[in-house]
Amino acid sequence: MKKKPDSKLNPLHLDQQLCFALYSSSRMIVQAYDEYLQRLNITYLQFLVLSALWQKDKASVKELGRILLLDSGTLSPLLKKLQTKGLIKKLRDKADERVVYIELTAAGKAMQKDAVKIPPQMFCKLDLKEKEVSDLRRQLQTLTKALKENET
Amino acid sequence: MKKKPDSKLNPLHLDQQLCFALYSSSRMIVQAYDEYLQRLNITYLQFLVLSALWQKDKASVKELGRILLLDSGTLSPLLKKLQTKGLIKKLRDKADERVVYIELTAAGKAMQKDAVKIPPQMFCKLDLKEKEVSDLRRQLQTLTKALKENET
DNA sequence: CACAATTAAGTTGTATACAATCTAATTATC
DNA sequence: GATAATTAGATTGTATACAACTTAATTGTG
Repeated sequence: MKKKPDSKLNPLHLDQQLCFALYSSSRMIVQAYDEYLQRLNITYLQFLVLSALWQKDKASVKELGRILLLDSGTLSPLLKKLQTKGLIKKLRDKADERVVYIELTAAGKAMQKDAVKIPPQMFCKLDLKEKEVSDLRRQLQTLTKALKENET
Repeated sequence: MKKKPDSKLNPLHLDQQLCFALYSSSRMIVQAYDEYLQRLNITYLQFLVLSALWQKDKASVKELGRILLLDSGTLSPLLKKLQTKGLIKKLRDKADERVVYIELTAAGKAMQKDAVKIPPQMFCKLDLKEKEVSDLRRQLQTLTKALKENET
């Protein structure tokens, strides 16, 4: 008798893959975010860089990379675009000419007033309790930390 | 007296954003996967398509898109690459000439033997209990479902 | 001090994502 | 049964991601 494939026991079954669940939910939630961000004419990644600057006001490209876990290959073109949009400005460090500091312009600072409304709207959309969201967030942060420290 | 900014109450603070936690952990875990997938000379997305086919054997582009939540704009170039690698083949449906079915080649089927070893290795890397992983996975699946149904 | 090693940012090349559009095939409607 | 609407897949254009490399500046070492 031929065995029926049991999805519960097949680690390759997509429903069993944590990574696929992460990958899908991440894409879906970024898509949901982007709907709200259209009004501000920025993308989710641009929103992340601005979020970092709203809480820090000034950061080098390196620091932004450490905060967002992104390298200069991703950040450099992105920052160029944010500069073109007039939301940030670049300042070279006088003490160390290799370092470029990123600062918000007035327009960049002003956008925070509209942006602050988005996370609560997203929260409503998720249809989850506050505790569920914060628990989930904490678990994901632990996961990210474990994977980051595990790097070669 | 000027108020000190309280990150716990600032919904724009990156540490408070579920979406950022999802986005980071997703990228980190895909990176971790890609290390193992290098040996098979495939990317994570290619691995996902193959996973879908290992559990279904034959699927139209549309069906793959429904399973993986991806549109033809992402899948078409990807499937072309998998075909070039000799892992899949395309068959046009005789009854409905619009439909293209994707099937595994012998090489594509053979790769499953190596691929099946990867999820358990990833599990070790995560340093989580089996129940933690399955709970997390279920929560994310619920989240994805809610966001998908919420689409405009 | 000379110079090798390191570092910060930018660039290049490849691989996604996804909206918008296009083409060809099928279905619905009158 | 002509044709309008819909559908499946491919293509185009824009925006990430990320590895590998380049350039310029700084640091470490003899």
